[in-house]
Amino acid sequence: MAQIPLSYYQNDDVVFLAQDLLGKLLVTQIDNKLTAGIITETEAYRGLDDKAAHSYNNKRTARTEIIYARGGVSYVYLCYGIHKLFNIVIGAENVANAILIRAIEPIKGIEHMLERRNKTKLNKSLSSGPGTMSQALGITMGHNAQSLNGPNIWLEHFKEIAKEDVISTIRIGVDYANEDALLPWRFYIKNNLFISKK
DNA sequence: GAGTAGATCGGCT
DNA sequence: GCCGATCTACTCG
Repeated sequence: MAQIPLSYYQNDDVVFLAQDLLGKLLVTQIDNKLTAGIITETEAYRGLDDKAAHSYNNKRTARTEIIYARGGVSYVYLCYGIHKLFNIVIGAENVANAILIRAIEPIKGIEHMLERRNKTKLNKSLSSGPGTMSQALGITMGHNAQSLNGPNIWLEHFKEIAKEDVISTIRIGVDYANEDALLPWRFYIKNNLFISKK
């Protein structure tokens, strides 16, 4: 299966892309272990005018600088000192948009994911949630600012999700963003088991 | 099953 | 020095 080209990520419509990413395969090859899962849940963040985004109001710091890169690289950051949250940088250069990948449905290398998560059985808790998903795929802070044309992380086409099977709701954990906390920029696949929260 | 405290550290003020 | 785009374990019922 072919990698999705970097040009795909350079679309400035981050809200559209967040929906379009559903059903795509997120693949990592880390520590010589190939793991992959279908993207089942995403959230869009728009730097220009979205108070929930780290790059809100085009704020630039050492951390957020990577979000201004041309689309098609990773943005990984540490949350609560424990969790590595994986984002995809979107848009043209100097456009500070990103998409948080919140959950995947495991497809390949499930035994590696179970081992990384210290589990024995495949169930919802393996990879439905931004922190656990990164752990299952082996993503760490060292995978920040990596190109999504490999060799460690890339996306592939897998299946199309019908429009009526895409649910959009408000994002999670962004109450601090005032009115922007109400934007319906979280998307997930209807009736999929691997969703962080209903 | 629901509710909550504790973990743990880089980035910002 | 404070706090977060979270997860888990533990309590209480």
